[in-house]
Order: sequence, then structure tokens, then C-alpha cells
Amino acid sequence: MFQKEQQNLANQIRDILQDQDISLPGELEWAPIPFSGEWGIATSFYKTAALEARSGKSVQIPRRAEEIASLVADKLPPWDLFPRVEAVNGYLNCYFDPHLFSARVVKRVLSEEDFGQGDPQGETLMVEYSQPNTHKAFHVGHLRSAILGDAVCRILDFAGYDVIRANYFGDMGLHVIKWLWNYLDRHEGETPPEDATRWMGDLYAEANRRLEDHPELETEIRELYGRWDSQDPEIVALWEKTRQWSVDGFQKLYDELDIHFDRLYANSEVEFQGKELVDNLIEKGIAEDLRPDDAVIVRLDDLLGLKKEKYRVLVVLRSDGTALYATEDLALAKLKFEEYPLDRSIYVVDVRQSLHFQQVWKTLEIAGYEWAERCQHLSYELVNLPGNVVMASREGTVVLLEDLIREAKERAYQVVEEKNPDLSDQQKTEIARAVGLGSIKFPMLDRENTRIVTFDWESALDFNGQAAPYIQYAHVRANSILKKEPEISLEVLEPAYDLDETEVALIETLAQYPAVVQNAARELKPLHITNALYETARAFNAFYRAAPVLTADPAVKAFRLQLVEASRRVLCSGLGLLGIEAPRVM
RNA sequence: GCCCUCGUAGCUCAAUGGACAGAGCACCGGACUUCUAAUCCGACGGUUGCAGGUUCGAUUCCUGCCGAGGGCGCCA
Repeated sequence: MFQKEQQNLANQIRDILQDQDISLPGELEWAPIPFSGEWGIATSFYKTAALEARSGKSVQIPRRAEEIASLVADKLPPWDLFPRVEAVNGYLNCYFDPHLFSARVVKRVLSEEDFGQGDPQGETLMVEYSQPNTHKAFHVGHLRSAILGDAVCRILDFAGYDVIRANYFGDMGLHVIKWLWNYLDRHEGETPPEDATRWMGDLYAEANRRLEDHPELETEIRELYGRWDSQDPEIVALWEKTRQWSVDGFQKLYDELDIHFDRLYANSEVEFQGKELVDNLIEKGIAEDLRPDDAVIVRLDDLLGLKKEKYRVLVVLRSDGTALYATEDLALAKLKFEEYPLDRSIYVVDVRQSLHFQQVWKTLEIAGYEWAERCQHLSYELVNLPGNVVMASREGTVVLLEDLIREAKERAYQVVEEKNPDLSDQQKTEIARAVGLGSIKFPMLDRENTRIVTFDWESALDFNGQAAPYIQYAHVRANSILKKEPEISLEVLEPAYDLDETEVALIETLAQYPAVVQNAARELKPLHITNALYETARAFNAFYRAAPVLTADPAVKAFRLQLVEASRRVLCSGLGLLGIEAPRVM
């Protein structure tokens, strides 16, 4: 957050080096000084020395880097912001004046409406995530896309991008037909109970079991699919009604998780457009129509003249003319760019569909849609059960989301009861929700997207250590101090006392928050937020232990209260970016 | 066969190509008359899968191998 100071410093260094006929290889790169208790920024001159070496001078790079660093350290004029400058190992360490800078950081956090919020980037992004299938259960395996996509949207939005949140329902396909068949056969006239999504899933599982036991019933399925294709009004009406049951059920879950969307797409919506697009591909000679014996295919590698197989062959329409997922995805990609002025279109979908998306977008690119290259797959690994069991609705190896949420809240409630029995029941319930949901979301966000999450109850509901409750608790601690001193001045004065090292460390993490937000947005990685937030919480806890606030001398107290408020804001803001609530009490 | 991802402490995971590779969990030993101990402090723990290469410098980039998982024309 000291870009201006860095720039000034960099300019001075550039001048000094120019006088010596030394040229920089590019912009100087600054990083925080990595030693604990030390506070400032550092840059190194290895690249500068390496540039000299490459230009023909015979220099030993490490020694030369050291030389340059010392030279700069000697010539740099004294500056109140950086009272101490030293050259070590080819690095130039510029130490902040702790009083000046701490005041500046705290002042900035307190003066801004939303500290860390980025300037408008002038880029419009669509993020598609969650993508549940109607007429099926919603289980823990589906959760990562929803939680990851939601966090990415929150981060992008905060970082200054214009974000459109999209969902894409799988509301038609073989699974839906199976469900409708079983419903008509066994459950006609029934309406869903309170827990509609579970019931929808149960009926789907029942349909699968029946078909497995009696494969001959497949003919009935095909017959029913035919009635759908010919838009038999009775079937269409039933589909619309039952589909809504699922959609309403999903909405309840999304509300519970505080996950929301701006635009709901459905594959039934793009089925027809997809077929049209395929016709168009055939006309252009991009797709080969091999019907009725074979499907409609796009030979991507041949079209691109690739010798080694890379994109392979994409089937864009079944031989009987019915639509595939690919058919619909072609149309959906196009529809998104027609509806919105998108700079990028991001798909939060698991890694197994990686090739599929490469194929779809490459096909569109060949067809001349210039926006196709602005489609991006944010792939993530699956959520497994212990023993490397993949969740599958058909095999019954699932943990239902409803169950997970209920259990998480129950366990959190028990802990609140134990820690804080005097709270009202309503308060306990609210805390249990915040902590329970946080403990579900955090494990999906605090690791690389490309890593498999192994879900087990024990670790998901372990409220200790590097997890959401740790951060929430730090927030609670800040609040409990502020509760006792509700009137704090936002006029930040330079602290007129020797700062405790825990204060310096805490202020350091606060100062880095805006840069972390930008980095997380740029790389689409909520992991950067969880890391930074954990560091802030840890620094706050250390401060909390070492530096008394309420009992301190008035001048010390005044500044520390402001620091507590600044910390509280950053903790709350960061949790918000993850879609996790920051309770005031717990 | 081709392609993708992963391999770091006993376990789960971090680390813009930079300074001694860091946390949590587990185990062991400490700290509540305090702004709430859902906390903190200490100890233990490493040939970053292996072998090369690029670089002043590699956990990070490249190549090969080993191991795990995943994908590859009418599922989504």
C-alpha cells in the first residue's frame, strides 16, 4: 500500500545508478523484509548484476550485486520515511519508521469505507458456477464449485471487476427422464415434503435401482424420452412442475449458504440454439454430418493440422439428432457473449471436463467467434471421501448437503453451549450457523484449486487450528475490546510510544491486504485470502496477548484501540470475501 | 498410446525464481484472579519423489524416469 513511496524510492535508486552508468533490467521488485520483527521493504540487485554480466563485463554476480546494493545504500539521501537503509547480501533493505508508517496504515484502514477495495478495472467477467442437476440430490461433491465460484466472485467484485454470477442447471437429459418415469409409475400425484431436494434424490436413486434390477424397463424410458422430444403437453407440464421443485429446493440451499446468482441458465434453454449452431457448423464444413450411421463430429486435430493428437474429436450431435452436453455448451458460450459485454467468461467446473471445454472453445474459435479465446476454465479437483472414494449419486456414496449443514451447525452449537452457556438461544443458534457454515466453506478455499479435498466429518468439523473459527474468534476478540470502548476516535495520531513488535507485525499484515486481494483476483485463488487472513488473525492473537489495550496509558490505549478497530475491519472484510460470516460473539 | 494434475515434516497443507523451506494437526512440556484459553508459549519434526538441465540463485521453470489420481467420438 506504499506504491507512491516505493516509486519515489525506485526513482532515486535509478538516478543513483544512472550516475554510475549502471542500468536496471526493468522495474525494481519490492518485497517485505522477511525477517520477523523487522519492518520495511527490500529489493535485490542480482538482476542488475546479471544484466552487466550478460552485456560482456566480467563480473561475479553475487559480489557485484552486493557492491551495487552498498553503493545505493551509501548514496541514498536520508529520508524521514526510511530512517535506516542497509545493504545485505545483494539486497537493499529499507526500514520504515515504525511510528510514521503504523499511523499511516491504521489511518488508511479507518478512513476508507472498504479498505482493500480495488479501483474499477473496467473489465466485465461472467463466472459460471455450481451447475446442479435438477431431479437429483445436492451432495458435498457439488459444493466445491458453488463455494469456490462464490468466493471468486466476491473477490473479483471487491478487487474492482464487474462480475456477473451465472448458474447453469442440468434440467433435461436422461436422468430427468428416468426420474419422471419412476414418478409416473410409482409416485404419481405425490408432492415433495419439506426436504424436497432429498426426496428428489431419493426418487432418482430409486429409478436407478429399478432399472438396474429390470433392464427391460429401458424401453419405457425410451418411450418417455420420445414423448418429451415430441413435446407431449402432459410430459412437458410434469417436467415444468417437478423441475420447479428442484429449483426451489436449490434456492433454499443457496440462501442458507448465502450464495446468489444474477443469471440462471438451463440446458433446456439452449438445446434448440445448440442444434442450430451445429447446423451452421455443418454448413461451414467444420462439422461432419455422418448421420444416420454415425454422429455429427468435429475433427479438431485434422482441422488444425496437428500431427499429434491434442483436441481429438468432438461429438456435437447424436446420430439420432438429439442434443448432447457439447451441443448445449456451444450455444451457451455464444449466448453469454450475446447477452453481456464480456471481457472474460469463466467456468468453475471440475478438472475432468477440461478437455471438453478446450474442444468446445476451439470449435467456436475455428467457427470464427473471436470471443472464444476469452473463455476460461477455472478447474478444480474433486471432493473425495476417505479411501479415495469418489462421490457418486448412483452408488450412494454421498454425503448430502442438508445433512452436512445440519451436522455442522449442531456440532458448532454444542461448542458454543460449552464455551458460552449464558448466551441466549437465538445468539447461540446464530453463532452455530456462522461457525458451522464457515467450517464447511473454509476447507474448500484454503488450498490450491488443483488439489483434491478429502472430505471427512472429523476434519470438516474440527474447529481448531488453521480454520475458519480461528479467524472468527480473532474477530470476536477485537469486538470484545471495542464493546467496552465504543467511542473511538478516527483521528489517527502517530503513536508516541515504542511499538510492541506484535503491533508492528499486525500492522504489516493489514498493510498487505489490498495487494493480496488483487493477487487473489488476478489468479482466481481464494487461497491467497485464507493465507493472509490466517496471518492477520495470528498476528492479532499475538498482539492480544502481549499488548494490553484497555488498561494501557491513555496515549497507548488510544492508538491500540484504533489498531483493534482496523484489525477487526480487515478480518471482517476478508471473511466476507470467502462468504463466511464474522460473528461478534462466540 | 496420447494428454492433464499432484508428489514438501508422521498426517493435512503453505511458500510473486530470491535471504535460514513455513503453518496446522498429532505427540511431549508449559500458561486462565487478565480485553473470553475456540487462545498463547516452548520442544520435536525436512536429502522439497529420483536424475539431469537452465540460472548468480530452483520447492518454483525445462527434459527424462518413478509413484498416485484423472481425461481421451455419440455420459454430464
